[in-house]
Amino acid sequence: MSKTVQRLETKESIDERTQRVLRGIIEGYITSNEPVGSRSLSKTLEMGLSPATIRNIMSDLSDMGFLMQLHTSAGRIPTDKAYRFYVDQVVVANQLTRKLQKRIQEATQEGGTNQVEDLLISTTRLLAGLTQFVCLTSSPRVETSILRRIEFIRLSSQQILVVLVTRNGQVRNKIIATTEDLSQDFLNTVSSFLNEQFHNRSLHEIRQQILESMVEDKERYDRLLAQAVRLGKKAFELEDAPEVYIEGQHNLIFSERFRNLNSARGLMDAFEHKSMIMNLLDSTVEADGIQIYIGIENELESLQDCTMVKAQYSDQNNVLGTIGVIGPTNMDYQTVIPVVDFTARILSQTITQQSSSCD
Amino acid sequence: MSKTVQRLETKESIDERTQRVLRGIIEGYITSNEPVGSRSLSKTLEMGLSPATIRNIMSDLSDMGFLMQLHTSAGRIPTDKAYRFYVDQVVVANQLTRKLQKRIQEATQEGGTNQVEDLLISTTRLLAGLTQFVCLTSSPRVETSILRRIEFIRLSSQQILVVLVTRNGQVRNKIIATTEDLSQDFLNTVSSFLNEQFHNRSLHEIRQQILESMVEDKERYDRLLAQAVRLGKKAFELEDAPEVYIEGQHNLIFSERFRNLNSARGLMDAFEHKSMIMNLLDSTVEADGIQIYIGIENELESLQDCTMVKAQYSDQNNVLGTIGVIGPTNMDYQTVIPVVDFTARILSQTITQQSSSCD
DNA sequence: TATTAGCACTATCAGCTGATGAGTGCTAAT
DNA sequence: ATTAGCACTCATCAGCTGATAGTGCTAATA
Repeated sequence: MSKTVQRLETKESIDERTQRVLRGIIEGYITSNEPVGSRSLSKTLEMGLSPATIRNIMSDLSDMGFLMQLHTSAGRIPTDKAYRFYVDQVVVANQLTRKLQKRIQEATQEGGTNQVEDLLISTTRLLAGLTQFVCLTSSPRVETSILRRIEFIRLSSQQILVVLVTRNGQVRNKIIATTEDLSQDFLNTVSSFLNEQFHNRSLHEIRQQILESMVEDKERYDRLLAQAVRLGKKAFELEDAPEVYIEGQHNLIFSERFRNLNSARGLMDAFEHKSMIMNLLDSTVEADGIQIYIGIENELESLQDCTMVKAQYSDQNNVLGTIGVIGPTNMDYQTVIPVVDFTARILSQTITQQSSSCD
Repeated sequence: MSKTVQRLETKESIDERTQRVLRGIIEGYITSNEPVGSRSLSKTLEMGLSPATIRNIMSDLSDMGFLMQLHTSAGRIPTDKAYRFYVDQVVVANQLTRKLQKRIQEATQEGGTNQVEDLLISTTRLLAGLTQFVCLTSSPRVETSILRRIEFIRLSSQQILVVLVTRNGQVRNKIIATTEDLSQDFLNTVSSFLNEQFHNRSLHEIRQQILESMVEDKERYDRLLAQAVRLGKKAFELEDAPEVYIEGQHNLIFSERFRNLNSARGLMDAFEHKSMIMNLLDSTVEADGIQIYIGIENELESLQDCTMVKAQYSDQNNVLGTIGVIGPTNMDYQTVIPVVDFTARILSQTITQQSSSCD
């Protein structure tokens, strides 16, 4: 595994005119998806520079590592370093059009049932549609979420349904097997015991505490407590596999932007491994704001000629998960960045509203 | 919309030798995915026929509509009609290898939680993996499934969680809003009333009955009944949108068998519309057994150079849903058909076990 | 009479060709 | 410092080539 570049910082200072040329090339390539040559740039740039001058500048930029050529005698295209420069220096927080804002807001509001799962899925789909890229979203880790309510429902003499509701509105169901036949009345007692005991605790804490209770002197417990602990243990033994929602995979294949099908295949394969995607989304150093990984800045090899733009969403207290898109490195950063940013904000907002609506 | 052929029956009787040649061509094309010519066929067929003779026979078969050529002077490939003939006359119920049988059985057994959703998803994934095609599965219609248990859980003064368990182990959650603040005790009374009232009825029946109750003279009801009916109405107002699970879409793109990316795109687009897929799966005339739609036998246009092989799965009483694969018309019918068939059987078996494990 | 050998015909494919054009780098003039 | 001019490079494209693998037809054959 090759050690990957953390971030493609630019040390050298570049003079104004050179910057404008570089910017012109980047934007040219973003809009046309074609290598840009000195002649055409000379026209579009409207700086009164002849192609020859531009060639000189281009040559300098190539030396500095901002540009490269696919073949001699094709125009030049920006390197990852150039995009990094562009994103850091040039792209300013662009206002989204009202129309787009509305569209995002409406789409997140409409979800029929007010459960987090549905909200996340529809938001993921929305963002995939808006950007025409692949959109990935990680659901809140059940581990860290706060217990709102737990309930046991007797299905048969050997089966009990556990219903677990978290503060932010996730509902988890699990059917557990029992050897003993437990009455619904008894189960009600157990659940109200657990609800009282663990109210407003994170599932993680709860699981810890249950384990501790079990190693303590067992005899001290009466039957109720013993059963409660045993059922609780089973109930909170949720696989800590956070869901990942992926939408718009077909864009990977059918968009002309993704030139090489080969790397698309690699990505598709990667998407099959949920845990890998989880890492991708949630391995986040900086706490908040939007994060952008350009080309080789991505650790995952099959991602190294894509850009990932992602942002975290949260409720009033905690970061819950991440939503992001994966697109070509020459994506339209000026709109993609604010779209992702805004969507994450709206998502946070909606979830916060939901979870604050409990007593 | 063009009226589509229902089924490509063969009226003419074909003599033994011609049949063998046709079969040879079909199987040749299935294994090689290349048009088959007279010379190579003459060798592989081992019937002591010269290429010239075979050409004559081929010519006849072309006239009868069993073969076609992509260009003059390329070998011939089978038409949809030929595949239909092959499937009806030639393919005999092939025994699966024990190894494959085991693999299917194990995969369906392993699912951790014993809920239908998980089972369906893992089975769909399995079948996509085995066949290397796209696999579609429709989940049981909630409408027709039998109520096993309904429970209300008070989340807050305005929110109630409905948990609905069906006989075959589907669990549905829905959060409903209330204007009145209802105590958990009261909700328990309501749910035991509803459980008693509607035990072993289909959700469809229940909904009907609730509506009838509502139009009846309202004053006759006491508060409990009135609330029960009102809550019940909301609870059973599930959108009757059966889930569809789709796996292996990437096979569509990366398998060499699907030659034209264009139609792949059409399919991918179709897959976005769940309702269309539902129709596709559940529009079934014949009641049981495996169903095969070859090429233009498919109603959906973007499916018309694919073959769909599907089978229904059921519990002890009713047909629940359909599982099927979509692959190229020159798929290996000899193994695909029994694989789909066997998987559907195992699926039925597993679900039946689950739903019979209630009291 | 059914089968086969022989032959003319045709479409595809890989490889080569030369023309075209976009783009570069260098140098000398401004 | 900028630019015009020029020689050069290389990718692409259309057109040509021969090789290959297939067909259909006809005449010879068992």
